[in-house]
Amino acid sequence: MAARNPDKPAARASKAAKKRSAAPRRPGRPSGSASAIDQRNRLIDTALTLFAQQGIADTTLAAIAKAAGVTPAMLHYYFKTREQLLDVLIDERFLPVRKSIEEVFEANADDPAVAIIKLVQRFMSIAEEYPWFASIWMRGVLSERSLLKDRIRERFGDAHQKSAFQCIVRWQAEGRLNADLEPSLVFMSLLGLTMLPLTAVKMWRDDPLRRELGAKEIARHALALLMHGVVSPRPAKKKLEKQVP
Amino acid sequence: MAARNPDKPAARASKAAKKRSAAPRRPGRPSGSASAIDQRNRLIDTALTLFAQQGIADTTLAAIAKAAGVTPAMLHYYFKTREQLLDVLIDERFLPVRKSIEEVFEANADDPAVAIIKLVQRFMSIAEEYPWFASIWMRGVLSERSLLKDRIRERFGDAHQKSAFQCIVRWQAEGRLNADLEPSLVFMSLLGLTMLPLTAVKMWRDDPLRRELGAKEIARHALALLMHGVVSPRPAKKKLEKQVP
DNA sequence: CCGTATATTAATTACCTAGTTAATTAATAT
DNA sequence: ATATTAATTAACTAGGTAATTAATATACGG
Repeated sequence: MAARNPDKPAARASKAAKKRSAAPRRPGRPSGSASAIDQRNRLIDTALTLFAQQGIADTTLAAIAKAAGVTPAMLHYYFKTREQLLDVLIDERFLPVRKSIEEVFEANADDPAVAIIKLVQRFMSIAEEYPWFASIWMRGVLSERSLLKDRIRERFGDAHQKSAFQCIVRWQAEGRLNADLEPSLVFMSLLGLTMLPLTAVKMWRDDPLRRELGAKEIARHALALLMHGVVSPRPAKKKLEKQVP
Repeated sequence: MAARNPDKPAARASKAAKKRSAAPRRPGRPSGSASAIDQRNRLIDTALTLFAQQGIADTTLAAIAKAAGVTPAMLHYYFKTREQLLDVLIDERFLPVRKSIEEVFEANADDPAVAIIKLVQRFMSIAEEYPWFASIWMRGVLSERSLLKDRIRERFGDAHQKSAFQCIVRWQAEGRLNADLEPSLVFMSLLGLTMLPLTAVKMWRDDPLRRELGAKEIARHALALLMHGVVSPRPAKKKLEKQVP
């Protein structure tokens, strides 16, 4: 995508402009300054932030470099290629979080209600700690030859998915879970009620109706829906519409 | 995104290779053949298909041309610029569908259950008739400065959204809708339970567990969840786990 | 205090991408 | 028949992108 990207905002790193930004920083190793490992992590964080905001395909190496206040050559220095940057992102940042989700499910395999509640809560705490996670994951769900999906499958197979699936089937057989649900869609539904709105609200910064929505409200809404459905839990006294005028 | 796109599959149009594809088609107006309006529509359809598969940003004009079996100059001939192609897509294809969704909601403003059931069904029939719709919309939801969102807001404001919001609030006040739901998230939840899985299953073509999932199963699942929540509608007789061995 | 390893930029390369134009052929109206 | 209009490709331009290299400046161990 060239020729139509005149000026991304690209939240400039504070550390970038040291003194007078007029003198444009000659080459050479900087004096003192942060260690290389910090710089590397800073680049990873910057990349994750931009990927979450604009999507992976839309984010050029130059944009990441600019947002981090360095030249594109730095990315080559630390990650060699764009592909390898993605590998690093996935291995070092994405997979650990993803794994912690699976654990919640497996740790509560004896009670559907608790498992679901805990899962929703975990989603929320992840969203708070890693603001890039929900967006990047949701984008991955919608991408066919996702940069993520193949690698994730590659790196921890679908054993977790299968066990979760069987767990759901068992719950249904025991009458503890709504038997009309499709087992293979339960997890996707949880995503749709948590990660999806979490991502969406970040894109709504200028919408007056839904300005004050945060993780708390989303969790409350999702749990209310998951536990009781859309209709009122109270048995809905029917002919109450026409009250005294 | 350049330099890493060696060979997209790009389902070649059947009409493209007329006889021996060895002779590479000289310039000039083709004999007989489809009318210009058909050609234009064919290009629009091709673009929508690719946008749905790979996302808008990932799809170059050259890719669209190749998939349609023409040269990139054809796109310039019919649409002048990429931006205008997007405008055409939105105005001629996207907005009418989008509008038909709003209508369903407003036509059933007197009964929440019916409104929601009809809405889910409408989503499913849209997915069947316009396979590109769900994917493109969901991608739009996740994009900050979405190419779509601004234009859509621009073209039919948020009057519909506001009236839907107030409708939900009213239902809650009347005790006919779960009062713990967040009004501004109800529509997003419907998306998350319908459009999201509809899009996702298309990306799962090689997943054995969820191969046979279609619109029918997704609708059934979504309605089951919306009407009763995850727990079993039957009051769940508790101590039935240890039956006779 | 000196050589080597490390961190950084400027400059360059090969390749995409959007958009434009001129040439070419068929259809259509006169 | 002939001129005009429509539809199409090849060839080109200007600018972006990922990746690489050479130069440069600091850190650090002996």
